[in-house]
Amino acid sequence: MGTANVPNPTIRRLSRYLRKLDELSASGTEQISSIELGKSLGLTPSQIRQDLNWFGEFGRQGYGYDVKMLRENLADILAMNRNFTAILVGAGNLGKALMESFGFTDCGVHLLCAFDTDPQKNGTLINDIPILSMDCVAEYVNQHNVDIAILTVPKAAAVTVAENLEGCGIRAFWNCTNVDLLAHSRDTIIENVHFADSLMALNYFIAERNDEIAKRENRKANRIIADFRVGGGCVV
Amino acid sequence: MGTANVPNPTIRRLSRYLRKLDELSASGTEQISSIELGKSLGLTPSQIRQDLNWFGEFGRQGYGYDVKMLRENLADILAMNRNFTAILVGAGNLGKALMESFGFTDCGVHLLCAFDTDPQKNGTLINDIPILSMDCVAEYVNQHNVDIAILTVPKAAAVTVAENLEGCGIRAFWNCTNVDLLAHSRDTIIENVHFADSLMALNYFIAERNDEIAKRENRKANRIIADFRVGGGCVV
DNA sequence: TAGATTGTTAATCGATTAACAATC
DNA sequence: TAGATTGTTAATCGATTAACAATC
Repeated sequence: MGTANVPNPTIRRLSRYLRKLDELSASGTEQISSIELGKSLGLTPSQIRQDLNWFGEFGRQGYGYDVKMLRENLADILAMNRNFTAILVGAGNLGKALMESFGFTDCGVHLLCAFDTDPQKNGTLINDIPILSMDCVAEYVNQHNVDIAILTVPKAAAVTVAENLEGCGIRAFWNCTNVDLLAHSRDTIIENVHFADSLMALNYFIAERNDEIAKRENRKANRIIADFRVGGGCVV
Repeated sequence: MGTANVPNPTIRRLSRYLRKLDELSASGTEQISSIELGKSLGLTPSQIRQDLNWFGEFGRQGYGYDVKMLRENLADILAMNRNFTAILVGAGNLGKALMESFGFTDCGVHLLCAFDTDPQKNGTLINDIPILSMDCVAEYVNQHNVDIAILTVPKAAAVTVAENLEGCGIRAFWNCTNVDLLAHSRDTIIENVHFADSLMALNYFIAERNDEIAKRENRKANRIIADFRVGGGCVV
């Protein structure tokens, strides 16, 4: 179980496995083979077995995987039971949306509180989570065990806020701002949720597809014109 | 310029290049080499040149790249000037947050309107974007050219809503629900923004790092104990 | 036992890095 | 011209797929 250098793509598939297993569990399925699991996720059975093999032997020959058992193992691997704590920084629209409707608990993360510069928000609650003044963040981090800082501040503030938080000792960031952050400590981990990057990639794929379709139609039109010529039609 | 099968990782780096070039432009830099650009993004110069080479020759030997010119080329490649249109489906917390603070225009996307089942919201505006009744969505899509549907509906509704929209002719989804969607048409493109997947990956990396640190400390402690023994100390 | 499916090794495929001639 | 840096080919590295003996 040398989990030292598990490939990044593997790690990012684990939560998809978890989600699918939860679905299966909910619908009463107790067993699944890598073949079936692969089919439902658009992956090859080989890939699934390779992925799981980084962490242990969870299956049984001739049977497949026990859904509940594999689910628990994946939850362990994804550290869902370590109860990591988080603070949210920037209680604007996105921060509020996350507090109100994102399932932190389902990810095994305990959101302690949020911080915002707006004095109006200071002392209020959003979905039972207290909003504190940004001035208190250093003190708070010193006095509590905070594993993760969730960054939902405006673009312009992102770099300075992140630097300050790293200075306070925060060593993991869930970066929801559209800014590339640079860690100072080698131990610091930055995970980006780059909305804009995702939307731009979608743009690219749409343009590519549209061009492809246009090309197809063009070929069709040319074929019709060619047929017309062969048929003796005149072209202006 | 056979852009047919540009590697996915390349496509996902393009928006990072664009962002960095905008920064450089803003700070008055007119020229940059692949060496410098790579340094500032944590990539090798080779990779940058390889990425760009999929799309054309944008540089000049002995000089590097003209910042503004490369920026424009990337914007073109990322279809920023095609003015794709979008509707947002599900004006809940996340949908509202996107409407209020996400820079659609900066991504070259024109958000036309939003749809929600809540009759209270029907007819209201969020950041000048009208919220219409979910009942009208089919008719709306029929009468307007809609390139993208942005999905911000609750988990439970995601699959049916997506199916209905695809039935209406939508062929591109920006999926912000934490649900794996399956396209029916081969032309349909689904781009996922999976918050939960990202947070769980972060969880994994934190756990890995913490274990690594614990191991280090352990080795240190053992070394101290060993020294103590060598020094003649007694161990209980 | 026979059938199924695993864990794992080997083969293939794809992406990244290195190297270098071309040239601004 | 000399120095720098590109575009591009070749070498390396890593991830995915295929194959199969082990075994439930």
